[in-house]
Amino acid sequence: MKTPPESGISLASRGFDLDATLSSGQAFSWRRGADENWRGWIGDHPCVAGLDGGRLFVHGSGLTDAGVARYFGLDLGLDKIFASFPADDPWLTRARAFAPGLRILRQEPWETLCNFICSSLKQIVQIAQINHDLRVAFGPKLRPGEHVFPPAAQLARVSEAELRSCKLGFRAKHLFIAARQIAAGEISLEHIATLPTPEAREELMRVRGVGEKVANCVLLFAYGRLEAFPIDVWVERVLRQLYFRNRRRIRPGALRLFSERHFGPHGGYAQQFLFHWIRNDPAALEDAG
DNA sequence: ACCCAGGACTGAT
DNA sequence: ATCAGTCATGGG
Repeated sequence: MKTPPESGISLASRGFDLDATLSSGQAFSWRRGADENWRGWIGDHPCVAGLDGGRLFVHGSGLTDAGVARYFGLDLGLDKIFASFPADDPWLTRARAFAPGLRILRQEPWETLCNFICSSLKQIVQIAQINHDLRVAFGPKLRPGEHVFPPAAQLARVSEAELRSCKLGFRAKHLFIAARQIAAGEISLEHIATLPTPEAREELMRVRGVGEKVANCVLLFAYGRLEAFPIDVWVERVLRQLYFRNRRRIRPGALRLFSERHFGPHGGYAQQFLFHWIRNDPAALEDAG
């Protein structure tokens, strides 16, 4: 049985799937407890989130209704988003049916940037472990066991060797340089928020350890740019095996062009349905041929 | 032992 | 512009 947090924010959230949203590789600071509630962070606010009776309950200090709604993407007009999807796409239809309540989060850009710099060739559970280790090692402590994610200025004062102690491997150098770029103001995450998506993407890719895929993840999961379409190994697998039916000689540029044209102005949202589906439904790829 | 993981960087064509 | 090699670490 579940006991949602009793005090705090309560929002109508009909159809919202908290489990799918928080376990689908967007956010890495949340852990689900035995009571089925999630403990994690919205920005610098530690909180507990649970679902009950079509409502989302979030307990934590310093939170507002608008802030929580914005974080979980509950303030978006989903009708218009879904209406922009390709109408006759059986794979996207199946993906949406698998987890209809999956939503795209709007997270804090710096932490999201770090998470995805650390994401390359790592599994989702390992990225969450790195996020936790970075918090404990370098983040300001609110209470015992509660560490804010370290700001750029703080990570910039840490040595590369100290970063390596968080199991970052070859990503330690990337994060080490990236923190200094941001802390020095060489690249402004606030300014990026004001740029059109193509320019914002170019600017993000100036950060060390950020290529096209990571830039698209930050655009989608932090800046709310729903047209950003990250193509990782899973999504590439979906595109090649389902949409191109194993046709050989499809170059990455062609995949990117197809996904932009086919999935449309909110393609990133469709991408997240496909990603979550392909990773969690064992039968997902069986009907490919 | 082997293969894979929400890839990016480097240096060669 | 595009391609192969390389980069640490943990899980299955």
